[in-house]
Amino acid sequence: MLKQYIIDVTTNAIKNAAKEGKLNQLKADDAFSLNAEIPKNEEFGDIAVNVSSLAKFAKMAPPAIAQAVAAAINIDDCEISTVAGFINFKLGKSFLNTIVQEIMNQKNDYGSNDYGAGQKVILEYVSANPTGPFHIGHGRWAAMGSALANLLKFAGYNVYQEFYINDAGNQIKNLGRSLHIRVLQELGEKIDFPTDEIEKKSYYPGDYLIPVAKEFVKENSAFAKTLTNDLTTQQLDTLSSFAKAKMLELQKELLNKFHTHFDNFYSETDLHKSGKVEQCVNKLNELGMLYEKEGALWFKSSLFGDDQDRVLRKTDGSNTYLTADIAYHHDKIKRGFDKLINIWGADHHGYVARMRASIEALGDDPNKLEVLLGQLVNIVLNGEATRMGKRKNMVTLEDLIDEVGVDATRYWMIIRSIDTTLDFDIELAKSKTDENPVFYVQYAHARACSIFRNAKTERINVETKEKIAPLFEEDELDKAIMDADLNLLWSVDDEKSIASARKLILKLEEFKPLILSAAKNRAPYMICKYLQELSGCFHQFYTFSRVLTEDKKLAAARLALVKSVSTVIKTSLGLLAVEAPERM
RNA sequence: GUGCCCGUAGCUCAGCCGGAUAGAGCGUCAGCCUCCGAAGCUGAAGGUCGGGGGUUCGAAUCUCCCCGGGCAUACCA
Repeated sequence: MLKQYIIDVTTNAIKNAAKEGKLNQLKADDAFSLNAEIPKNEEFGDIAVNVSSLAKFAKMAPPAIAQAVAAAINIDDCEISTVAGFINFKLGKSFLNTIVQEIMNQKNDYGSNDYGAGQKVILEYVSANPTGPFHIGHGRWAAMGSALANLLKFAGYNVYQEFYINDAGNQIKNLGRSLHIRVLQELGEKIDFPTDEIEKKSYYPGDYLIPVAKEFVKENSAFAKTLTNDLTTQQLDTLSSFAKAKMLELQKELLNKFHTHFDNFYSETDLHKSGKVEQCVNKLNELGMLYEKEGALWFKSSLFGDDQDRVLRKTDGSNTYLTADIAYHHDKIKRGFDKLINIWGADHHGYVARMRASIEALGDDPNKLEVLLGQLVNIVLNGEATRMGKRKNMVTLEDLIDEVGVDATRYWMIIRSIDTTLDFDIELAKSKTDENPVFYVQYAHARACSIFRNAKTERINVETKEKIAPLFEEDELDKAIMDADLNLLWSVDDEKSIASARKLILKLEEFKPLILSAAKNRAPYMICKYLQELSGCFHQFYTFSRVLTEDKKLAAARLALVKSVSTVIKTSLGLLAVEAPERM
């Protein structure tokens, strides 16, 4: 990476200058550290290193340090200047050409790195109850999670994506009871969901169970006719598992449609059946981590940083949700994963301490668990934010996708840092104009592709109406670009063209540190921001530089640059699992 | 009460491992199409970085105290 290269060059210069005694009290082995940055102001060059932090070692004023270090720097094809405590580097054309060449050679791999060093990561996200359609909040985790998975893979991690199905517990019984009512309705009975405030909470009154009931009656007509207002346990089980399977199927279909692909769906029910939950409780017990109080079984989570102990087995003998979750996470570690990354809604943040405690109590490193807490999603309609209720006024993820499209939905779900509540403006996301960043970026890609199409098709002269032969023949284009003399980019008599090309290429170089930093911070939103900047630089370059000129050599050089841009845009959008269209 | 997140331009947000004149998009205003997609570009106006103290040569950034907003604080899942 360029920044690192500049830091290395500067570090050497400092050491040499120190050995020659030009930096006063600073010694070559002093523990100084440098940072390279891209100046906001272009006057200050392409890359700047601030050496002010050396002042405390050298006991010299920053400007004097900068000058002494700059004098010792050994670098070709690069202008160096100093301003105050800064050393500014203005890169020569050989650096810029190399960047384009590198992208041309590495193609889809450009920007990838080995930061993750093959670590095995299990990334768990969405993990919704199979009791109904996804709501909009789930969409944020689905988009974020799948983009993060792609990003981490690109940064050298070995990523396994898992969806934990919360298919045990009361909510499944409630689902079965709700289907029961819908089935009776389907059979013509006059029955409705209870209106009592407390009783109401045990039902899912959404319309989505109506088609499920129709299907159920069709497939199990004999059974359905035996149903009365009172349910036997067995009947409830049958209804519950039918509804559960149906819901899961619908969820999987939608995830697929939303470009979100899991390696595994892990069922909580199976976890219980496997005996792993009991085993885990026994293990905790053997380790002396449990005690009984008031008829319940407690876990001493407060020994490991939780603010209080937690119940694992209730007085009625059943396990809490936490118990299964402890077993589940223990199982993840036993499956050999080095890192457990979970995406949870911010409303679960109280849960982090107890999960960490359980991992530590079972003798593992709690730092293996990394929980990304995501803030909630507001829907903005006509300029007004509305909170998404789970049951009332539910706007489902599917509704949203149908309304604004997969690409725009994904992009907008990823665009903000996970730490901030997301205002999803439906009108804005739908708009196909420049106010919508996803279209701005996709347009840049389509435009780049269109230049390539034009490069090899015949055009018509507007004045003479005569056909003009294609600039390049189909089979010569690739070679022409690969062999292009990139120096021609800088030999034109047009300052704006040169300046915009420089800016564009430096932005392309930024892709590498960007990926590294986005992966480190688990922050796919940084890719969106980068894409918008890159697209802006490209549109600017396009405005100032005609690519398809009659000078074929110059055209080839500019086409090489356009190719690099479309490669990086395509890679970036690919990480977000958003389409990079060739035409729009 | 306690814990976590947020408070930066009219709006939505970057920047926050301290560093040069605080950035982007939208919106507003003024311009640019006989030529590769104007779904684009150029320029202008717009800020006491919620408030106050502290650390530092230097704070939007670190720290403390306030003030606003959100989320949580279950033997629910």
